[in-house]
Amino acid sequence: MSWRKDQGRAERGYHHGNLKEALLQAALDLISKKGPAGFTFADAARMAGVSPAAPYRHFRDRDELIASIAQRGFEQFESLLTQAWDDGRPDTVSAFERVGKAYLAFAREEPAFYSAMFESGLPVDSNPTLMAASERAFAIIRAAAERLAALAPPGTPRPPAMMMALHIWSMSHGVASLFGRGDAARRKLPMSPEDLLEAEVLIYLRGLGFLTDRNPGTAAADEKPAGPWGKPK
Amino acid sequence: MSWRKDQGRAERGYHHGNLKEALLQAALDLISKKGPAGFTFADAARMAGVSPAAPYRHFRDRDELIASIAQRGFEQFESLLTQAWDDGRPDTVSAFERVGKAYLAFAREEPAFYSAMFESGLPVDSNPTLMAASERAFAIIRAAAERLAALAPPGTPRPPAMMMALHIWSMSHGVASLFGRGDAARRKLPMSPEDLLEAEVLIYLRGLGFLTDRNPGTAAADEKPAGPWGKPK
DNA sequence: GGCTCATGTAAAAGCCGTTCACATGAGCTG
DNA sequence: CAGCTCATGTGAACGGCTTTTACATGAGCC
Repeated sequence: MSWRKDQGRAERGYHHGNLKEALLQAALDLISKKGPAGFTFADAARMAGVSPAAPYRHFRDRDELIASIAQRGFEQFESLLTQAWDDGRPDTVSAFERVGKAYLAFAREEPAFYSAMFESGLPVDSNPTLMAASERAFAIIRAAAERLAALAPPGTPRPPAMMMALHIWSMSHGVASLFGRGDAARRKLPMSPEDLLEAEVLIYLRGLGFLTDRNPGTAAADEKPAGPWGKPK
Repeated sequence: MSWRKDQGRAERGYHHGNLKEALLQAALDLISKKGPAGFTFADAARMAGVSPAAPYRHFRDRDELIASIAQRGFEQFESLLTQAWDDGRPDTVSAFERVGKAYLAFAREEPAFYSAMFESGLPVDSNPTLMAASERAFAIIRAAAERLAALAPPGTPRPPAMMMALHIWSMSHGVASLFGRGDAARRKLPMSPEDLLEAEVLIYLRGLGFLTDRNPGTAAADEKPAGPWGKPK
């Protein structure tokens, strides 16, 4: 266990010693509990055991704290996507799907980061650092799409990788936003968000002419192709 | 022009006469300008020319006002989608695409409604009326999907309409959320959100085995099918 | 040991949401 | 038209939040 300077709790001198980190941590807790709107600067200060003015030594204002969190979120997001993509191993298509699942997993398991990144109403493009982090995360999807595009069946026009990447991103984001977080306020589904997204991506890839059936022995668009949404009995 | 009780501006007696409506209107203005988080109850009251306590005669609290706006938003949304769908005229596929475009148009032209409906962090399922309005809007997409599913090419398994509807919804919502509003903070695109979504939907429909080429004379998945994202030169 | 500057505090101003007792006057009742 | 009533608006007040300012503390360096 960590020992000293635990959570701002225990006896500490005039100086906190690690306030910036403690504030970020507290903010994450609060945002995941009450959403980015419900989070207050004062609460975070209280949780860290300092006065309401102390945070201003580390963040220009409340928005900058949220931006910092979004920043870290994009970094973790990038790392998660990179790991999921795993440079296309063992095969491009299944790695591609893993990326979609990772997107959903991130939205579900890190709702505070996800909120800060996508739902906080921050002007993303006004903050170059933040923008860059977001671009780096998207670049993973972009790279994956590039590799996939290169596999386009011969004889068919090669789809633009950028467009594919944007499509995949919007699907993942749409599913995550609408149905992603179990706890919060959403809608009942006949299937899990993961399955929903997987079917969506598979149908989309098939629309591009990729072989997406589980058993890659068969050609696409032949006699009675099985639907990617599950076999009929 | 309207004449009396104009905008809360002019001389009015002790009673406003139409405060509820004026508040909703003011809130719409404010939300579209500063986002649902930036909107304040007091500001709306000021804009309507009444004291900060007056709104409480019409709304239990700030959240109820936002919920009212979301409610109206869903109603307008439903009506817009209904109109776009036009009962599947002149043909199912093109009507289906019109629905997608209508989704984007709504997000762009009514950002305040859109924010209140999808980005305000309201617990949608805690408000039965709101939930019902949202269901009615989704029902349009659902009905369109149903009609489309019935057109599935013979010999192929018929896709579940509910799943199709959820897919289309998530695509539309994803594109709208990520790239939808021109003014606000988003990302640069190599194509318009409308074109992006149209291509996405067409590829998806093709993946389901529908004939989506512009010229419906040709069968799908034949020699050198043209990509739905635009012809190569 | 003493200086300096980053870091934290206290106090205050201004805003917001919300409540409560009270004021007003629109519309009904007779 | 007189009078009553109740929906609707007001003013003042409370507590909380954000942010600023002047001041306090003490960690790190000479």
